[in-house]
Amino acid sequence: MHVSTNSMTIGTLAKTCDVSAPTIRYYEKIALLPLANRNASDQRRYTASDVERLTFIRRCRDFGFSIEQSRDLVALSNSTTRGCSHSRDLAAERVTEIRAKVSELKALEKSLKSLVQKCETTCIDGTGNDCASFRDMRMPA
Amino acid sequence: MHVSTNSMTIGTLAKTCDVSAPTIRYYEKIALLPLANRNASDQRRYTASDVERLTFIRRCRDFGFSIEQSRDLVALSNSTTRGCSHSRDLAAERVTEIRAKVSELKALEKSLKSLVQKCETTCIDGTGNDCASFRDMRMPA
DNA sequence: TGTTCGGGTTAAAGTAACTTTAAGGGGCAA
DNA sequence: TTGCCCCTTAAAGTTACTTTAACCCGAACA
Repeated sequence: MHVSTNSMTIGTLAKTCDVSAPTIRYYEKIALLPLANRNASDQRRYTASDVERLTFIRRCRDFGFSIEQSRDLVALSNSTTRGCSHSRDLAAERVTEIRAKVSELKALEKSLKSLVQKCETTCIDGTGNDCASFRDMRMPA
Repeated sequence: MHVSTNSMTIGTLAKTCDVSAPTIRYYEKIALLPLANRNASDQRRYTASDVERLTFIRRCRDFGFSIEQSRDLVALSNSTTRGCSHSRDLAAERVTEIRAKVSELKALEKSLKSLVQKCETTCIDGTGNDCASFRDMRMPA
């Protein structure tokens, strides 16, 4: 692959930032990325600053921020006037959300494990119809 | 609200099973629930067995099974011939997935916390443009 | 000189699992 | 009677893409 930081194809940008080409086009369409420059054959060409911006976005998404939050963070990260405390708050909020999600998943894991265990100890492969675990699951709270 | 186990409205079923009424109609449409009986005014009426089935589905969804997996589990749970070992396997797989997701989220939490911390210790509220955390995020791996 | 191949281009539809909206009907209490 | 709340439907909206169809372009190979 031809990699010149001065004029990458969409495929090269995609590989560099680990994002699919259709996703890049999609980001352009929703204006998360600016309209790309085009070469004589009307193909998109990208530069190092595009790599930076897309990398930033990719990272926001990895952090679990929504597209709209990422849009916000991109704007903030490019701002020469607005401070970064807002983003810090956003990130801190995400940490809280993640903690909640982790405990939720742990509880879930526990439930599932006891479900499996009950099935293992009591069913010895009866029919689904009278599996003890399934019976429990049909009971309303 | 009028609660007779013999003929509940969709709203009552919804509350009983903690599922929205549109979701119940949706489940009927995708045949996860059977076509409901109708009263003279063409409104859906439900019975105790509907409560059981929907409760089961709700629980599957709570456990993070997809609709299609839930469909599978419902069939299994009603089967008088098929054993429950398949479902046990499905549940065990889910446990593995959940464990993976938990570690992923914990790693994420760590990254985000260090991001916040770096911003807190180095930025003292500079502009987003030169926030140390943001600078990091623009660097390709 | 074909032609084949691996890029690139677009618009539109598909995905999951619902939720929301629009537009209307039914039945009961004040 | 008039609200009011619940019910009905079909269709569109949501999130964040992915997939598909149908096409173009430049380079390498027989």
